[in-house]
Amino acid sequence: MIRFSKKIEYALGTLQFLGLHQNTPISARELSIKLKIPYEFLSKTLQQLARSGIVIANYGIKGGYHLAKKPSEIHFSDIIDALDENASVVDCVDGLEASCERYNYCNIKNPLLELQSKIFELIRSTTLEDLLKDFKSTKFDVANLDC
Amino acid sequence: MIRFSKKIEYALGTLQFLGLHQNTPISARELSIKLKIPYEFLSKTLQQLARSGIVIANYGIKGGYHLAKKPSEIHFSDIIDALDENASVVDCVDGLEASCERYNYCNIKNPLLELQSKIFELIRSTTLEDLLKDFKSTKFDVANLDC
DNA sequence: TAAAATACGATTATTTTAATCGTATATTTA
DNA sequence: TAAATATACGATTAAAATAATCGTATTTTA
Repeated sequence: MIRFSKKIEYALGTLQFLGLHQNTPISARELSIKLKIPYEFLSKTLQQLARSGIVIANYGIKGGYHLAKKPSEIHFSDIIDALDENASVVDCVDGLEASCERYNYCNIKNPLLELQSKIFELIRSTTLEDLLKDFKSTKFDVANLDC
Repeated sequence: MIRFSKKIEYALGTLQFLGLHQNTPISARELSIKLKIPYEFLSKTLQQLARSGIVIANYGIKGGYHLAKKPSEIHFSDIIDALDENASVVDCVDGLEASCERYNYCNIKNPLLELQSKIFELIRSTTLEDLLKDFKSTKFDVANLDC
């Protein structure tokens, strides 16, 4: 299995939403309701994104989160890093023997490293802008997303 | 997180080994010892590969497994399919509403589908040959792999 | 015909991921 | 300036996915 976690999925949907409302901060509570994401979980995810400078947190009664950068400057790889998610296809590709007890009996490292580099490049070159640009072409529940 | 499961990792190492010994069938037992992979687990994995026509099983006292095709004809995507592993970056990309309760509130499907297609293409275009061709350049425990 | 192999359903263990809980802290605005 | 509304975050629990194991049946060949 090779897939994005729910956390990444939530982050992408949330950042897309923030990208559609770049002027006003939106609270974690509102985001969790609009996007049907468990509040506590989303809240933590937003904190991680804030720590990494992807979004900015505004405290207070009219607070919330807004994007810290232009969508074109937010790479998927940044998001994955911010969430402490590992994107390596297998553990041993980092060259650390400790990563796998079979390290000395297994020889798929180098070829897989090549494949991984290509996947990384794809992930790096995809940005939040890609989640926004052809937005209108998607099936979209306008009422729920309030735009 | 976006990574290959242990099962895929085991399958790749095993197929690489079989690719280095294409003339003689090698038993699941021997493979499990040489590659330090739990026997029962590997055994099942090999059965799946056999059902999908990637390897051929030979019963009997001098039986074992050998590749059913040339390494260049064994695509990583075939292997992933054979092992019933899902390679979609998120569930909803298949267009099935049932795949996610948030289906109607979330609009990351189409853009992610694009990214996924590119990842699929990478996985499809990588073959067992890629695990074999620059084999000698890898750090390789010759004694253990008996070649 | 016995040894050595594959076949496979079922179960258990482990790990990872996801969700929740509780409490503390910061900011704004009425 | 105090109350309301936010964020911050460690700790715990729940759920799901992955990995490993067990037991038994079947097939082939030396």
